[in-house]
Parts: sequence; C-alpha cells; structure tokens
Amino acid sequence: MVTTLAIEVDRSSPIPLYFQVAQVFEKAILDGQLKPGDRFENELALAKRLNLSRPTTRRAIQELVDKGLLVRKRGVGTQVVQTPVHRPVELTSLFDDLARAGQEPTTQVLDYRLGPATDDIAQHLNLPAGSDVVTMRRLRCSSGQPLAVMTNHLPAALAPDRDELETAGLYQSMRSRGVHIRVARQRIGAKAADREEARLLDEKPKAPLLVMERTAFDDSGRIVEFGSHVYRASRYYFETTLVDR
Amino acid sequence: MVTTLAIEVDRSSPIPLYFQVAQVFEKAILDGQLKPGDRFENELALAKRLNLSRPTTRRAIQELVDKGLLVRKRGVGTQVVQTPVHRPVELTSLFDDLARAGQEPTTQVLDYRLGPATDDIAQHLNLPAGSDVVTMRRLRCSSGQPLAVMTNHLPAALAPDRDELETAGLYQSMRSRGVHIRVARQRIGAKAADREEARLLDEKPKAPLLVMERTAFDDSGRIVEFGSHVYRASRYYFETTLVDR
DNA sequence: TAGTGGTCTAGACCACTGT
DNA sequence: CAGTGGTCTAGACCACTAC
Repeated sequence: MVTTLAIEVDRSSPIPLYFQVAQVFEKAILDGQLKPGDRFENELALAKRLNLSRPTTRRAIQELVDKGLLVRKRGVGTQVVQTPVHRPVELTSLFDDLARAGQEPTTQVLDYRLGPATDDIAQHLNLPAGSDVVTMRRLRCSSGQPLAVMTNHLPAALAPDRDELETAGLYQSMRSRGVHIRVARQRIGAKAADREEARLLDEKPKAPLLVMERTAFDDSGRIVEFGSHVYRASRYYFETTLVDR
Repeated sequence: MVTTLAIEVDRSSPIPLYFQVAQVFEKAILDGQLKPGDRFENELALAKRLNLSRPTTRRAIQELVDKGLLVRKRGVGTQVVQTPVHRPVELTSLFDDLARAGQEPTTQVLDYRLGPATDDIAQHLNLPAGSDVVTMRRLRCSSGQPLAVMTNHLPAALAPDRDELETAGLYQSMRSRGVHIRVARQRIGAKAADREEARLLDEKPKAPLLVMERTAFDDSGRIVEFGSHVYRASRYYFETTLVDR
C-alpha cells in the first residue's frame, strides 16, 4: 500500500523545489500521516505526479534519507523508518535549541577577558601566537536550574560584546556580526566535576559531567571559535543520527 | 593560488565516477597536498579538465563538503577547511574502529540469553510483547585494558551465535547474516559507574562513564538492534562533524 | 560585469531485487 | 521478466560576491 500525499509546489518561491517537497514529506512523516514501514512512492511516479524532473524529485527524497527518515533499497523501493524521531541534531547553539523547546534559557557571563592568546589557545584557533583573543566563561541555566558551564575562545575581531551574550546565544550573536558557521567538529566525552564546576552546577564534586569540545569554522574555512562545555549528566544528552550511504 | 591535481578516472570500474574523484581529493587533503585555506578548483573548470559532466563533478565536491573537508561560498569559491581531521565518525562498530586503528580489540561475552522480551525491550525493538529476543552483555577490551561494557538486545532471528561474538564485532556478525544496518540513532550522555560497572571496567564506583544508547535500523527500516554501552571516560570519546547545508 | 556556486530539466543506461 | 533505485550527460537559468 502506497499512500499518496497532496503536494503543491510554488515555482515562484525562492525556496528550492526539492526543499519544498522534502518539507511536506518530512512533516507528513513526523505527523504520522506516513506511518513507519509504509511503502513510499517511487521516484519516477512521484516526479510525474509533481511535474518535476527526476533529479529534483530524487534530491527531495535524498534529503529525508540523509535525515534518517527514509530507507531505500535498490530494486525494492523506499520505506519510512520505524519509530518517530524526537529531534535531529543540527548545527545550532544550545541556546537556540532550548529557546525553541520553550525552556527559557538564561546566560550568566562569569568571565570575559580580552588579551593575547596563550600558545595553546593560539594553536587551537590556528592564529599566530599572541594574537588578541577573547576568552569567556558562561553559565547556562534553563527553567531556573543550572545546566552547563561553557568556556569559549574567539579571535577578538569576531567576539560579541559581553552584554550581548546575556540575552542571546553565542552563535546568534556571531551571526548578527556577519559570521556564518558552516562546519563544526566535536568531541564528546565524560569527566568528573572539579570543585568549581560542582559549585556552579549545583552538583557534588566528582559528579559525572558530559563534556563537549568544539571547533567551529566559517564559510571561508577559518576557525572562528573553540570551546569546551561541561553539562550536568542528569539534565542533558546529545542525540545524533548516523546514515550509511 | 589554485593547486591542480593529477586525476585519472576509470570509466570501466564499478566504482562511481563521483566517488573516485572524491576519494582522490580526500586523500590529497588528508595527505596535505591540498593545504588548509587553499582555493579549490571551480566546478566548471574541474568538470572540463576531467571530461566529466558538471553534475557528476559537483557531486564529488559535495561529498567532501558533507564530510566537512571543504567549504563553499556562493559567488566566491571553494576552499579547504583549516586543520586536518583525525577520523570521521561513520556507521561502523567500535570493534571495526579499533581493529582499523590497530588496537587489537577483544570481546568477552559476559552473558547471552534467549527468551521472551520484557515489555520494555519489546517496545524498544518495536516487536509484539513476548517475542523471542537475545540479550547479551559483553566486555570490550583494547590493548589489554577494559574499555566498555555493552548491553544489546536483538530479535532472536537476527542474533549471531555466542561464539561468533568473541571474534568479531556485532555489526560484522550481523552483516554476514545478511543484515545491513543503514540508519542508527544515538543518545550520548554521562553517568556515574555502579559497583558492577566499576568492577568490570577497573574503575572506582561513581567514576564518570560515557553512555551511548543506540537504536539501529536495517535497509527495510526495521529495528534490528537496541543497545546501551558504557565507556570509561578516561579511554574513550566520540567525534562528530556537523555541516550546515 | 565577470566569475562563482545553486538549482533545474529531460532524457539515458545500468544494477539489483523479486516473481 | 518488470519494477526499482543508482549513476551520468549536456546543457540551461538564476543568485550572489567581488571588482
């Protein structure tokens, strides 16, 4: 049984056709209109039905395969993956994530310092030794409870003002300064809380913490930020979806 | 300055042309032949030089953008991202990862049980309550040191034999039984070691552990495995690359 | 204005799966 | 065998950036 969905695309819209189509199907899957295990319309038929070329249709479907919502099998067909998804991990900041989830994030800037980089930090940011760098340390709370301590290092020219950081996420602040983050590499591990972290996060010393170290690159491939964040294990985890291609 | 690379494609090979091209460039970047910050050849010129169509050439480049090795900017060009990568996270098992890194992984099967699923496990595997399920618990060591305790649940029909698990990874064993894992959803968090985990991993009770819970889907979208793994924080971390598209 | 990447078309041929 | 997805071509037009 193949469920056919009513789809209209707006050819005058600046939103790409493949994206419009992908969005309609994504919504249908997340809403449950297309159920787990359902056969999906085949590419050729869908292209004909939507009056789109096959490559465009194919790209729309591929978007959803990449997100882990659809699975394709050569010679067989396309099916909806079992189990609804909660939310995919994307390249957004924690602040944005929380705000979208209605958790009222707040940020307290614990430290904000401008000065020449140590050798270690300069190396992480791929800058000449002694370049001006802003180092900041923030406490992120949600729903009134401490959630994470975030330490970040940025080239001075890209760093938002201290005040800005209290009301918006770091990435949002950087975006409004024309810095567009395109790639991020992350390491996720665990550690025991030291005395300082325990105090800030309202945990006991040696409590387990989730650690994320991230290096972020802009659309010119330059490093624009390096940070180390520690999260309370009791209040946070990461979600990722891996797809074999 | 644009570095041009000698590239030859084999049109008679079953390996897709876009993949052959992508591999050559990936190797060149990882080897340092193409250096961070380098301008990359533009799509049209590259297509002409390789006698490939633009879409095929484009797809090769896009592979590397998706891996976080290249960054593109409309109207400007393509550049190599700063900082060499260590290794990307892919849909492989820990066993395969370690074996490739020459760390001589060993596996000890602590427990292997076949029986009707509890309600909780049946729900995680999206099976009818009481279906036959194999539950296993394994200790993974590398270089002679304990690394992780892995608890997995599989539909009985898909589970490898107990003996098989001692010499190969779970995914490898499943693959040889015709099960192809295509999508996996993971949650990564942290917790304190309980007494049992501490004993097995040679850590102290309450030591910080990295936790990964994973649900794996095959090429029909069915759930084929659900597992919860705990890693010693001192010996393991996850690496991911996020790309904004 | 020139050069770049982003999108889109209308086909073609092949590889794989299940009957 | 028919039906499906995977790859590939040779163009086209547009949007954005920098000069």
